[in-house]
Amino acid sequence: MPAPLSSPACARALLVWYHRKKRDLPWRREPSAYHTLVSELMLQQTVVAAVVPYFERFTTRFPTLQALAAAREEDVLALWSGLGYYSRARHLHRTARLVVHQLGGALPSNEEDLRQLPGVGAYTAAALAAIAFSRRTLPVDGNVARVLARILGERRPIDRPAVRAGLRLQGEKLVPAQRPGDFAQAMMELGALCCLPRQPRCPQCPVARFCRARAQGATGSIPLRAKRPARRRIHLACVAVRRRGRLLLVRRPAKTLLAGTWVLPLQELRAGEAATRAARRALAGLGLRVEGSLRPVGNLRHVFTHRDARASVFSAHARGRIEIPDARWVRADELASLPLSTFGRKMIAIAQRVAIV
DNA sequence: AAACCGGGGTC
DNA sequence: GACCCAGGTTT
Repeated sequence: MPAPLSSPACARALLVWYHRKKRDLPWRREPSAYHTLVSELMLQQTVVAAVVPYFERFTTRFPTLQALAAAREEDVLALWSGLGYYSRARHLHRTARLVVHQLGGALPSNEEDLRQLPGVGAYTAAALAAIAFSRRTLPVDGNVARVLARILGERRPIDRPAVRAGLRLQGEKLVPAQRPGDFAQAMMELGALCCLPRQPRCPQCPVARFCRARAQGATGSIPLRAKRPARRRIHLACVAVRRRGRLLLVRRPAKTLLAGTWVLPLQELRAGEAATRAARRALAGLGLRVEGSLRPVGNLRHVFTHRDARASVFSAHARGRIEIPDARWVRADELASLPLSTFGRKMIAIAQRVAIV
């Protein structure tokens, strides 16, 4: 039988381990509420290693909430280029403006008010309340859910909302009155360094003696996750059009894939449609007429969480005036300051290989 | 409850 | 290639 969880010994053992083993992360150096906010938004569904360089660049460019509020959205998105889930950047920017212009410049300090901010859901509100404002609450992310499921011996799928809620309810009982923020980070750190998804390192775990999954020899089957649907395959055609050394780019509309980022003009192939025809539609939608033939210049594949995208890239000459505002002719040296996705970069890289005619 | 929204680390 | 990650919003 595992040791009883009700004793404060579990939290104490975890905190001792945390202070000895915690990683030196940039947002732990000057743990202001602003730095916590930026890091939490960046870390949503994103591994720590991927976030570190983005956090450094972002907070250097926007050192304060006020500086961020004063920035253009385009510049905020540009610093997010390649990190993914671009709505997070817009939400962070909107939150900064809302706090500076309507809340007097200070973030709310309680969970309920934090929850009202754009991009701040149940997890992030709890994380900010605990870490930045020392509130006794427990943010339950993927790591913490796994740790709790194992400690508590939860055998139902942890990605179900009702199960997640139960884990949180039980988990909050473990939070000590002192240093709830360290406890939250310690739970996450345990999940990241010790209570690993596939091969947990139980011999070095500070709370192994409290763990039901460990006692039952079930760390391999806990946690359980519901099956996720297969990703759908989509075929796209995109076109590189140049004028006077500039490349034509369009901005993805709001509420679509890669919203707000710049890509080559593109269209999804309809059932049975040839790629060249879809490519012509992409330009016709901008008010351009293709002159001569489309030249195939490459193919690329890009896998998203829910889409497996394959794209054919063409080059073409086109006449006519652009009819929509979210399109522009871009010089090569302007690319660095534009919000681009990794997918967009791949297409542009292929387009750049084509000789300028 | 389920779908949508990126990208990459890691085994 | 599969799995997972300091999730939120919309439907």
